[in-house]
Amino acid sequence: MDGFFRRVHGIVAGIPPGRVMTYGQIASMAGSPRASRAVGYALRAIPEGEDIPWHRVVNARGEISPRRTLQGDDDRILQRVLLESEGVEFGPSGRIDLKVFGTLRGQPVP
DNA sequence: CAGCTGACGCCAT
DNA sequence: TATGGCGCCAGCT
Repeated sequence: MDGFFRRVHGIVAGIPPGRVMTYGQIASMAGSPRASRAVGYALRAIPEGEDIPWHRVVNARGEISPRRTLQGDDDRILQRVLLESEGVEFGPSGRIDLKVFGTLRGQPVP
């Protein structure tokens, strides 16, 4: 894998349905535990037809980050809908319990 | 080559 | 628990 982005994409692609992973976890797996911001940047650059479940990535608090797509639209709602359709439950504050839905490190891509 | 930006994380209040 | 500020790394201009 050449480049940080490429690796991030591969890791995200390995997140199983109904599970979520944090930016920090992904950054750590990609080799740079403190490059969480770069992870977000990498996800933003994912082409539409890439088959990468970007919606399964949330922040360390189990929340959906207030981001913006390249089109400038607000995809937070879409992300929540997609996650709920996979069985992920949101708490009263709009947070996901990472102890339940968090991906156990080491499951993704063989 | 230097500076800026960004889907964040962590610590202090 | 909620909010604010500083630090980090990778890409782009």
